[in-house]
Amino acid sequence: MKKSAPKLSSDYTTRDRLLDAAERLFGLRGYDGVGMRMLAEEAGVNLGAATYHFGSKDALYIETFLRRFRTMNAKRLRLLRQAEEEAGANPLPVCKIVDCMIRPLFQSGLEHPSFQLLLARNLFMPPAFLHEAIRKELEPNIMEFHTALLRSLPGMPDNLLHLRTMFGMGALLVFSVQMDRMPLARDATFNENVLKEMVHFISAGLQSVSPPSLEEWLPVPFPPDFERR
Amino acid sequence: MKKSAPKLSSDYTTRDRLLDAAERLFGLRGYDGVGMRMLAEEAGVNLGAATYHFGSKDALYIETFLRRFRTMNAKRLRLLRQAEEEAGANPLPVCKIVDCMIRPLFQSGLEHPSFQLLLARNLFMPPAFLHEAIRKELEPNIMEFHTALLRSLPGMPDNLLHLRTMFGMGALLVFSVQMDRMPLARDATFNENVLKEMVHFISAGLQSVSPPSLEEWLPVPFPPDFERR
DNA sequence: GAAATTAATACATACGTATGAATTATGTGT
DNA sequence: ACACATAATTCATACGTATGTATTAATTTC
Repeated sequence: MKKSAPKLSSDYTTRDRLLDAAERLFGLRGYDGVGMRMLAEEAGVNLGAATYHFGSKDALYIETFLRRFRTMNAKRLRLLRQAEEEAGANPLPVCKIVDCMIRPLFQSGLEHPSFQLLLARNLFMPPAFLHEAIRKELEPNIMEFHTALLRSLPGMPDNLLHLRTMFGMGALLVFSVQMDRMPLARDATFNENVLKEMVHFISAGLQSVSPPSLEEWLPVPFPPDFERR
Repeated sequence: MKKSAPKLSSDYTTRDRLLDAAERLFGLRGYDGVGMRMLAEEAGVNLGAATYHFGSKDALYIETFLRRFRTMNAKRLRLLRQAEEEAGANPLPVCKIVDCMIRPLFQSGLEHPSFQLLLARNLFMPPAFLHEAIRKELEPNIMEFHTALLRSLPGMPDNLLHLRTMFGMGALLVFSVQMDRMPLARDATFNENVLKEMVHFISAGLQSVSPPSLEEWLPVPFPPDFERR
């Protein structure tokens, strides 16, 4: 017996209460729109609890995000690798890759509705202190998807693929936000249909042949990193 | 002579200073991330100036956004109508419509770089008090584009077109944010090339034929309006 | 009884807005 | 063209409340 943490009467820990409340409120109002007191009240815990369990508001925010983001990314990679294994030597169809990329987002949106907003927010415009955590968690992921896509789209320039992948991400993120406004959008088959449509939309864009007059059009548009003032 | 407002020595009014500072800071940090004191200092004016000229922080935010959003939307409609006039009776090519829809955003991004972030922010996740102003300003616009697209995409279901248009908007918005991180992205020809690519990407998605098993897939997913808590 | 957790309160700072005096620009009568 | 009265604008400051975190005591759990 090494269990060193005391147990509550219910198993719904103070820590978890806080994470859930933070997920909901931060997703709805953003980092700057939620105060510690509002959080504590929503979670039904004491004001000091957040500082005690997480150290600071920033740390709570980071953990709230990463808690689900990690497992979601893991599932993405798992799906891709599994698909690649099944496909053997030949490259995957583009729409299959896109499906692996996007499906876990939809799934996590169904299981944890309030996380979807937080996710969209943080992928769209993360607060500065989240930049590194996101990069670290996301970079290996997108690299693997990028090379998979390159294998399925021979001859496509690196820059162009990056650009188009970004476009696709945008489609996903905006839908995630708008989804909140659709009343019975939590229906599973509706979700599946929208997912199919989205995969189709993005795949069409990825596979289309570029318009002319686009030779050598950009000197490395995506720098390794940046500094936001 | 009815001129009732006094003139400053310089023509860079306190009002304009405030609007410019607000554009920059609100775009960078969001509504809740910027205080009136920070704003006043950035603008180089007194703290009371904002309340005097705009009445409240909300009002300043709204005006900061609408100032450019209005003219941008007007230009969009102007481009579309002009193209339709030139085309006469036959429907426009989809990529032409998309171009009219998107080009003014790029142009305004070139002319007013810091507005692009604010625009993306507000179209992605506007603060509650902006909802109505956006709807009022945007609704006639998208309706006109929607019917134009329907004319060029005969047989496409209303819902599907809405969905795909949303996807396209997402591509645009995410790019607007990421653009800030691209060092010499303010170059005009680079911009033109990316615009071309984006128009192409969105048009490809809009024109693609849907995957099967999508018959009667959704009972009106986009309600007239909603209420965000 | 020792460690972990909860609770209550305090601190300095920042928030948006209101107030009223000081200052500047303006329209008008001469 | 000049002065004057009035409106428009700037400025400094104050108010009540909210912010994130630190502190310290009470309580619970092992």
